[in-house]
Amino acid sequence: MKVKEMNKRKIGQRDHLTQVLQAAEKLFAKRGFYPTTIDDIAKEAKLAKGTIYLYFDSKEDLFFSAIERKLDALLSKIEKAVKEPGSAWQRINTTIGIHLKFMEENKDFFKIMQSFSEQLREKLEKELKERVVEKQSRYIKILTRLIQRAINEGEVKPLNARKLAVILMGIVHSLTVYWVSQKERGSLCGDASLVQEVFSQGVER
Amino acid sequence: MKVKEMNKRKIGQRDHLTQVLQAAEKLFAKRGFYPTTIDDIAKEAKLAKGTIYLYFDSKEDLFFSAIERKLDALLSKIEKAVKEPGSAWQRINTTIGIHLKFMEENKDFFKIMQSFSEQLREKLEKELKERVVEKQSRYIKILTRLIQRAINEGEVKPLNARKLAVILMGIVHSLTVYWVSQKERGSLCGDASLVQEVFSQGVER
DNA sequence: TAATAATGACTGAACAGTCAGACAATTTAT
DNA sequence: ATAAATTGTCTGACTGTTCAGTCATTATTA
Repeated sequence: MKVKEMNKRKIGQRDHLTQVLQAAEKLFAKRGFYPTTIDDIAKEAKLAKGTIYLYFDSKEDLFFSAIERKLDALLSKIEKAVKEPGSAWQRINTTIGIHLKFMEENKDFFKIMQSFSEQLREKLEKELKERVVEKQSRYIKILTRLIQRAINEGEVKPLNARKLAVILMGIVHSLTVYWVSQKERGSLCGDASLVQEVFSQGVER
Repeated sequence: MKVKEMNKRKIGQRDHLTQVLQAAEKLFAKRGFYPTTIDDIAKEAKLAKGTIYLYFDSKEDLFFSAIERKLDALLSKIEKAVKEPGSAWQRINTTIGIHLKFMEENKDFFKIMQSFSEQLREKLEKELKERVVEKQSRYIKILTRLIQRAINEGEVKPLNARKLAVILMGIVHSLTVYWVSQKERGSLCGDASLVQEVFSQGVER
C-alpha cells in the first residue's frame, strides 16, 4: 500500500525511513526475502520492530519498497541519458554503460533483484509485485524502442527488436552475475566494451 | 546428506521416491523453496508426510535432490553430445540446441533453477548447495573448453573464453525467461538459430 | 509371526504483526 | 517561570499461527 504518507510533523532526528530501507536492502540482499526477519532488519536499523510498522504495512511492502527505491534511481538515470542527442546505436551503448556502472555501485540491489524473480511466483501480494514488474518492463521497452530505431536507421539487422532487447539484457545480466560471483576482482564497467563487441558485431549489418 | 541410501529391498508397489521428487519439482517450481511446505508435497505425492522423511533427511535435501536429478539428466545429454565428432563450433551449436530443447520440455526445472540462485545465499546447508553448484560449473566448464577450442581453431575471436561462455549462457537463459513469461506461445527451440546468429556473428572473425 | 513400510497427530521453534504504555516535545494554564 | 495537559513517536513483550521434523501406532509383506 505504498509507504505510509510521511507526516509533515518533525520526525526523530535521524531519517528513520531511509534507515529502514537501507537496512532492508542490505539484509534482503544477503539472505533473500524469507530468511530475513523483521527483527533482523529492526536490529540492523537500530530501531524497534514496531517502528518499522509505522512506515510499512508489512514485510512484503518493505521488500518491494526497497526494490522500487533503487529501480527508480536506475530508471531515471537511463531515461535521462536516452533523451540526449545521438544515434540510436550510441544511446544503446550509453545505456549499457550506465547499467553496468549502476550494478557495480549497487551490488546489493542487484542481488535483491535476483531474488525478486523468486518472489514473482504465487503467494505474494499482486499489487505490490506489479509496481516493480511495471518498472522492469519500462526498462525493456526503452531498450526495445532504441533497438527498433537502430533497425530503422539501418544500423541493426531487421530481427525481432524485443527479443534482441531481451538478449542484450541477458548478456549484461550474466556478466553481472559472473562479476558478483568472482568476488569482484576487476571492474564490471570494463566489460562494457565486451558486451558491445559481442552484441554489436553480431547484430550490425 | 544425499538421498538416504535406497534400500535394495522392494519398496511399495509404486516408486515413492520418484513420486516425491516429481511432486517436489512441481511445487517448488510453482512457489519456490520457502512457501512450499512438506505437507503440500506429501499431499501432491499422495503420501503421508512421514514417508517423505524415509527418503530424505530434510526439506533442503529434497529440494537439492530434485534439482540434482534434472541437472544430471541435462548434463549427461550434453556430455554425450560433446563427445560426438565435429568442429568445436558445431558442437557449441548442438549444445545450445539441446539446452533449449531441454528447457522447453522441463519448464518446471527451469523455474526451480531460477529460485536456486535465491538459495545460493546464506542460511542453507553448504554441502547440499555445493553438490549443485559443482554441476552447474561443470556445464560452464564444458562450454568454456569448447569455446577455447573454437578460438584455437581460429573460428572465434581470441577473447576471454570463460566470459564468452558466461555470455552465451546469459543469452540462452534470458530467452528462456522471456519464453516462460510469454505463456509459451511459440517454440523456444526455434530461437536456437537466433542465439546462433547473434552470438556467432559477434564472435566469429 | 516377525520385520519392515507407512501414517498422521503431535511438538517445539520461529516469526509476522499488535498494542498498551513509556517517553519526548510542544502547548496551555496558573 | 513552572506545572500540567496534550499530542504524537517509539518501544518490545506478547499472541496466534505456521510448519519442519518426530515417533508411537497401524498396515503390509514375507
